[in-house]
Amino acid sequence: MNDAKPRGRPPSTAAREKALAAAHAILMEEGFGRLTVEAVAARSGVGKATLYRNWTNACELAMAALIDGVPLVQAGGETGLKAALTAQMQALVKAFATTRGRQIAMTLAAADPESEMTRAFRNRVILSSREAGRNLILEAARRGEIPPPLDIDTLLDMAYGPVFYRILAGHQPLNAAFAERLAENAVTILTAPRP
Amino acid sequence: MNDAKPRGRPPSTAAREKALAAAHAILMEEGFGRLTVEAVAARSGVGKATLYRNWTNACELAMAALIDGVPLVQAGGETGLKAALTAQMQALVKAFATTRGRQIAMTLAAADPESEMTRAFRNRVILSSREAGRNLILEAARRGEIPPPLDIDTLLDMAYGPVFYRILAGHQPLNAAFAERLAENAVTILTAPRP
DNA sequence: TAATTACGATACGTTTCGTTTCGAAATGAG
DNA sequence: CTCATTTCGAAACGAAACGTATCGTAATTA
Repeated sequence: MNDAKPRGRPPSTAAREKALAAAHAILMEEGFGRLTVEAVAARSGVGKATLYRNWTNACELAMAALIDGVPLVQAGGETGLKAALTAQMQALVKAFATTRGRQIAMTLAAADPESEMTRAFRNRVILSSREAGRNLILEAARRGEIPPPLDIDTLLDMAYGPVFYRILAGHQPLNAAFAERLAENAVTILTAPRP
Repeated sequence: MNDAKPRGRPPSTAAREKALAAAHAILMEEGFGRLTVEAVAARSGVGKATLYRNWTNACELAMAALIDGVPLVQAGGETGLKAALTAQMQALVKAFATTRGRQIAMTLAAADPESEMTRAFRNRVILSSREAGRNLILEAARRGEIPPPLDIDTLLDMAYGPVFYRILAGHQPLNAAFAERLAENAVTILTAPRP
């Protein structure tokens, strides 16, 4: 084990938090294009050197800020698959219908696909929101409300993917009615008799 | 009318074509992140001033370079909704499971939503491919194969959205099995009895 | 108290941006 | 043909952001 106490001044969590808060604010107020390391330094009062000590570039700083700032979409307490899934989709749409969804898409597009931070970002923003939906479905199957689902991943893609698709393409609005339709159709797939 | 002949040296279509070809090559070889105006100028031999005369920034240059190569997904000749829709989804996945497809998605994510070029790009990439799917569904309904669909837009989102979602999020592969599942589930929604 | 480590501030050279300037090339008008 | 006009490619420019390095200071352990 390496449990020797470090010797000098400890790294400042306060500095990191100030930096992430400033980065998130810049993302929401001015957008990804304006998120520069220098802007975060100026707004947060944290030195550039410290920023580069903690993150390799502005894009990773953006991902770190979004990881903290993205609400964990987790609706609970509903009874029945359809109600639970509808609540889940409502929460997802509400969380991403703002500028946040667009900034997440831009950040993902700009991120280095190989980067470790990108993997963490995907896990947090994409995969973890899927888990809530996956659990709703598995619980409904355990209750016998639906037959055992065949391909949950594709089903989750069909529920979550359209939200990002509308963010990306902008051909239709993201609203509560849309969320409800997605949940309805997902339930239709899950309850349909299989050949 | 304003059909007076222009007086000086005519704008060079050759320069534009060289620039677009260079931009396209850079996109395919190095990705959207490396597409800078200076890189296009260096590779094409076209002056930066000429590039800025024709496009406002690197992103619009990327859209212009990609828009001509966007695959028009249009599968035809199949009989029955399920076969036709499966062929359509196979074609879509095949077209976008390429380097070009990924760059198209990245460019869409990075584009300024207000820009005129972005509108044209979206029309080409998003709307035109949706029309093929929409027609398949409407024809099936006309044949009486399915009841009149309620909300084709959301259904198309659930078929097409997951493809772009997987490109952007990269959590699962784009392959033929995925395309088939999307088509199957879409047909399930379309044929399900309604309350 | 001394050694160590991170901090904020600041300066630096580099890169990319988008603009501007320049002489050469290409066209229509006279 | 000659001139005016317009675009061309090349190059230089200032501004902005990059990523690095240096500095004196603050915080912590030995």
